[in-house]
Amino acid sequence: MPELIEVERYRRLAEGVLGRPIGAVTVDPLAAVPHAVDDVADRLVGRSAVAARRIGKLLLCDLDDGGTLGLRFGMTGRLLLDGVAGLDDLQYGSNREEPRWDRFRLDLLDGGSLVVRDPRRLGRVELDPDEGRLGPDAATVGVDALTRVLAGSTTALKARLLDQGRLAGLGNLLADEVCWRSRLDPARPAGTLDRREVAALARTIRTTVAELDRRGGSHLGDLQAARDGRTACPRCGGAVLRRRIGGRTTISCATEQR
DNA sequence: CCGGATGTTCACCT
DNA sequence: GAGGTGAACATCCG
Repeated sequence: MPELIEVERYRRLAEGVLGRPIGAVTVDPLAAVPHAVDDVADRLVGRSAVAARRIGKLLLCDLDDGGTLGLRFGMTGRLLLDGVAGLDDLQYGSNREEPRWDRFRLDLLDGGSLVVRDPRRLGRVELDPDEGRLGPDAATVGVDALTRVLAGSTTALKARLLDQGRLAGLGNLLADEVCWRSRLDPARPAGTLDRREVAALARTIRTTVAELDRRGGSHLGDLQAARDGRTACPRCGGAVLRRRIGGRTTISCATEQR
């Protein structure tokens, strides 16, 4: 799933649900919803969404009673409005049409529907999620905010960039891509970046998110070929490193990234 | 059968 | 408190 880019697509899709009252709610009994299923239905039936927002990978649908429905998509969650997917090709997810993977469904009074289809069930549905737990959104992060994310930390740069409480929206693929484009070693202690490096990284995060959004997804970065098995850096032809950093498989150029 | 996968969270160490 | 690791979640895919 969905990193920031994919969830932004879902957000745009979700705008199509605004003003359309909810008639019924169906929740997969195994789906991770930290509420009683009946409570979710009680809160949503009869309501309609008035705005669709996004912070990082969290999609927020503001309701006409002042509440908010929060949707997370895990690694394989897709969003469908009126049966149409917001995203066709989700890597690592299956794109087969399997209604049995529908974990959360809003049936609208006008006959339409909003559905979270998630084979692995790693997505989450939450009422009134705590938005304060998320850091600033990566799509618009500036040098000052990024400085606050990195300064004084001995943690690996990549692990810090993936920490949603400090910077919201980057996932494993985007984090590797921005480190590679910035020629920064993802294992380097975050606090060792100087002002110039932090400023360049902030710019690279914004431009990379925008560019991969135009290309169509987080998996369309220049580094993806190396992730898929090539052993040469697509820029210099040197050796590619495959390590685990921050608990995630990490691809980087052994010579360029310092 | 095995390992790994765009994620989050929690228990358990150091 | 700060971080690291590993497991768990559940399922598909190569």
